[in-house]
Amino acid sequence: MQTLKEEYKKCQCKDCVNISVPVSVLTDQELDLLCISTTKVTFQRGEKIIKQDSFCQNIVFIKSGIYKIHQTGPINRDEILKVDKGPQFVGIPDAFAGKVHTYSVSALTETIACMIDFQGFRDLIEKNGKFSTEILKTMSRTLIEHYGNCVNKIQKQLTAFLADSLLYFTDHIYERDEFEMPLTRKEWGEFIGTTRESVTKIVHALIESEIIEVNGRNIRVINKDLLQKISNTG
Amino acid sequence: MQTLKEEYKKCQCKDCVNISVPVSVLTDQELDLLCISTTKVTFQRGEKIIKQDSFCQNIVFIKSGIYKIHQTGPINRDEILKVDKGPQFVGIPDAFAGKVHTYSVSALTETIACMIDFQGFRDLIEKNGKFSTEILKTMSRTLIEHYGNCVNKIQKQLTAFLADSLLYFTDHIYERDEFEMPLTRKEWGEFIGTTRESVTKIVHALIESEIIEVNGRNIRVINKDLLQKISNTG
DNA sequence: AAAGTATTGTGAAATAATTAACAAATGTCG
DNA sequence: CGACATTTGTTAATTATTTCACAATACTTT
Repeated sequence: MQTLKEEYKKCQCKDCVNISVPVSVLTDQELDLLCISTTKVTFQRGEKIIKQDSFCQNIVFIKSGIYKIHQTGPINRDEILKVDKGPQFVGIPDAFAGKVHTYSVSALTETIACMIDFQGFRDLIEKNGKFSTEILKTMSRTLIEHYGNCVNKIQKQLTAFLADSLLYFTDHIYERDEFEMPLTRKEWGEFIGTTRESVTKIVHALIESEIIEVNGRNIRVINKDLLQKISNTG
Repeated sequence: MQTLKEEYKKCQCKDCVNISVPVSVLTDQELDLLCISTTKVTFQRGEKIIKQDSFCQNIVFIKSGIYKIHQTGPINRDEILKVDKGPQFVGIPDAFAGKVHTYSVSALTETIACMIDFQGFRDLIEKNGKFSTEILKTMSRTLIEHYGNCVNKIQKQLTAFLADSLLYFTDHIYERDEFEMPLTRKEWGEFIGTTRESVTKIVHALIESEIIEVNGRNIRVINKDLLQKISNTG
């Protein structure tokens, strides 16, 4: 068994070469540079990884775990802009756009995250064109996904958009049709832009129609075709 | 007076050094490379500069003019994701994320645009770290703005969000309190996520309250403080 | 186990916004 | 200049969703 000292000494960034495309294009020397600017932290469910309105000292690489990106709006209500899982960088747009984080990032499950000093990260962007291209690709996808998501949210009725969120969990986050919903009903409401009460009602309608089975946080999709149809018809 | 040939020969990209930060960090040699990959086109109001679902052959530099970024959603209704004016790059996220444009870009006023071959553009990103950093900054701002906009749209009531859009035109687009609204009522509805009828009603309520004066497309904000207050209170 | 806190369920009343259908005004083109 | 298409205004009826108030359940903490 390794001693703590050895564990600490071991460069961790190299370990992420296989799980992150942007990291994989870095040279060994650059990986060492990244390591120097990085510190690894574990977060429990509910803990804030990035706090809205705080200064951007670092960007974050979520190694594993499910997280939410959320923003407090004018009504003083939280909106969840995105739910995703590691491996993934978060907080990059804030770091490039200004000095303050415009949104929070919180752990929805236990999450292992690497806090990367922004200065070191920016140097890599300037020096390695392949790396900056990959980061650009990542951000591009984020923006485009969000455009689509936003249009859906505006145009679809609640039932359809809630169906979307269910399919997002089964197909993207968990890649199976039964899962533990990491969001409370209130958070689920914040995710699809409604109230917890409305979530309850729609979920129960879906249970009545025998489209899903629900046992507390456990959700099982039993009629995916119909769920997809509901999602499509708006 | 210049002949057409001279006009054609003259490198136009150099002319944009003073109006675009990303362009300003390019070397003379790189500017020449950009020029080779670029062709200048003028669009009239209503013309599509980028068409949703078409292949991404080029990204676009909007030199001057007001444009809209819009996407057809599941209800087969257009949503306007953004209205802005040149100088500005558009279409970059699509080019980096995939092969097809996920949204359209259309001219709202006469617009001068440079169509840039993506291959040449991508080479510049890979070779010039300062350029890629500037493009990253631009995209970061776009994403953050859109996050904020999306949260506002969800949380605010229509009147408040329409007030937002008015302030956006006076403070950002025109930088004066009287302007010619470049959107039809229908488009204005698509911009704030509602119907043209609702736009009419809210606009009339604002006229009644002596907050704005309207004469067809001409709009004059006469009580900006109150408009701001309406925008704030949601 | 008890007590307290956070989360979830439920139904009726209230409301913001949409829909639909028609009228008026404006712009465009031969 | 007149005809046609597009854009805008207006109203009442309809609807999806929220709000509110209260009950029940699940989780923590001592």
